[in-house]
Amino acid sequence: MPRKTPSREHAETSGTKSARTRQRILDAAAHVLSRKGFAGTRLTDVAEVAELQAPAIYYYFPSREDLIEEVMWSGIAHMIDHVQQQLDALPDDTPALDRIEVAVEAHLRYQLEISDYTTASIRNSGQVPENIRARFSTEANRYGDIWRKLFQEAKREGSIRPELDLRAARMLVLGALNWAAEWWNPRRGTLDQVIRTAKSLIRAGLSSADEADTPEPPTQRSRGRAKKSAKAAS
Amino acid sequence: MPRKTPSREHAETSGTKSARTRQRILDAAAHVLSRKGFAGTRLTDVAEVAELQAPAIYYYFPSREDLIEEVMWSGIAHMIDHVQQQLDALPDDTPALDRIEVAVEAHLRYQLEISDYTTASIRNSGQVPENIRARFSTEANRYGDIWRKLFQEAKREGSIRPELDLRAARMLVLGALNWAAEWWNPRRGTLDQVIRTAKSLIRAGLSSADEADTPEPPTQRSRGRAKKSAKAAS
DNA sequence: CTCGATTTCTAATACACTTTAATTTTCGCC
DNA sequence: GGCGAAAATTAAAGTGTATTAGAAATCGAG
Repeated sequence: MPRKTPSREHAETSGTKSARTRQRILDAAAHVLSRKGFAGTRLTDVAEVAELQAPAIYYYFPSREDLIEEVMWSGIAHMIDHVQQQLDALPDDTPALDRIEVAVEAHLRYQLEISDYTTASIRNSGQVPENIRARFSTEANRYGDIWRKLFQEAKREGSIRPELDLRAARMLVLGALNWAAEWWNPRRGTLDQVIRTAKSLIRAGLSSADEADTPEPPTQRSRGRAKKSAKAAS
Repeated sequence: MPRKTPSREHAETSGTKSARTRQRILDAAAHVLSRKGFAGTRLTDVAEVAELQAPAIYYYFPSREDLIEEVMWSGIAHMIDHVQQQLDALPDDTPALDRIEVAVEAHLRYQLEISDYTTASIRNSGQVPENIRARFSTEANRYGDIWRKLFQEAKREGSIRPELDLRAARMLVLGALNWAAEWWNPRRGTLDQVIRTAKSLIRAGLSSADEADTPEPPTQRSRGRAKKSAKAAS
């Protein structure tokens, strides 16, 4: 686990100074929340990371819970945007398993490379109290729908082995991805390596065809189909 | 997620009354810790679940942190016992992929069916402060070793596709398992169904052979090998 | 350079939670 | 059936943290 990198995230870049400070606070909150959990997220710590005094936070957010609520929400919301964008860039006739691979890559990249927010959302989805959940749950369900649809299509196409329980398989796959933030460390292997392994593992795990090895490489940046739009999302 | 089931766990059964109360407190702590996170685990809540007053906890544990430390530690320690026991019951010539399937089943069963402790450990491994980590980390590494060895053997046997990064594959698999506690709900599908899907998904995902479907069923409680000793671990 | 709004800070309040102290209850045993 | 240790309770201390109040600093525009 990468330590002590107060995450530049995307703050410091655009908008008025006020907007940038607000963003700095959000980034700091995402950073702390992802590491300390809901109850462990103290405004003093957030303030320290954001380089200001705790009460200043109240100029931008009505309460600690509102701040956290916004982090939780945007964690998934941005993930959805990112993944959906990658999927939309695919040709309509893209096979379902290829789509799933694209979603796998998009999910891992966003979670590991880009966002403390998503890690914060994922790790705390079970810990935040009811009153924070509302907006977050809505988005979480939307994200679930994306994956549900991907798997259903694959099933309909006959690309998924029939003995697999579709819901269980989907959740196991998502679990493998979500958990990656707990162990991935850039110093112990490149992100690309992880992505390649995940795609291969998942495709082979789901696939009914006997194409386990080198299937016709949608494994990586195959026939230039999506991929180009990847940078647009950051 | 199963709500409001203060977990009978194994308390109330054996030993002196004092030992049973101590166990009740531990069980309660595991329950709260798994749901509220390290910082969110208040002694008042633990006490409520254990049906006594908060200060009574100090008769059995020197401090809140000591209590939590013990929960964290035993979460993995018991998991190790359970999984190792299942593996030891296998004949020496059991193929590596079959061993992995047994470990998958043991892990899922223990985590989902038996223990709040393991869920507590898993969910909080990144949240507890340094001073609690020591004993816990040692066990966590031991558990990692078990899986590392399983995967290495499979690799040596040539049962795992060579293009898979071994560490990444192992962690992705463990992630899929660990995450199961976040979504599995007995009312939305049986545990057996989840286990069957996980085994199938993982075997097909890793395997270099083209035996994806019905391999020769180590899929379930095949040749009556382990299984009987399952209850002994609790 | 100065005025007024915006932004941030310091000081103080209020409350929740761990932990200690002192007291009471429980319960096996003579 | 009442004595003494064990177990649990109530009351109180002390600390940390969200939040509020009020004052200072910053900063853009005239």
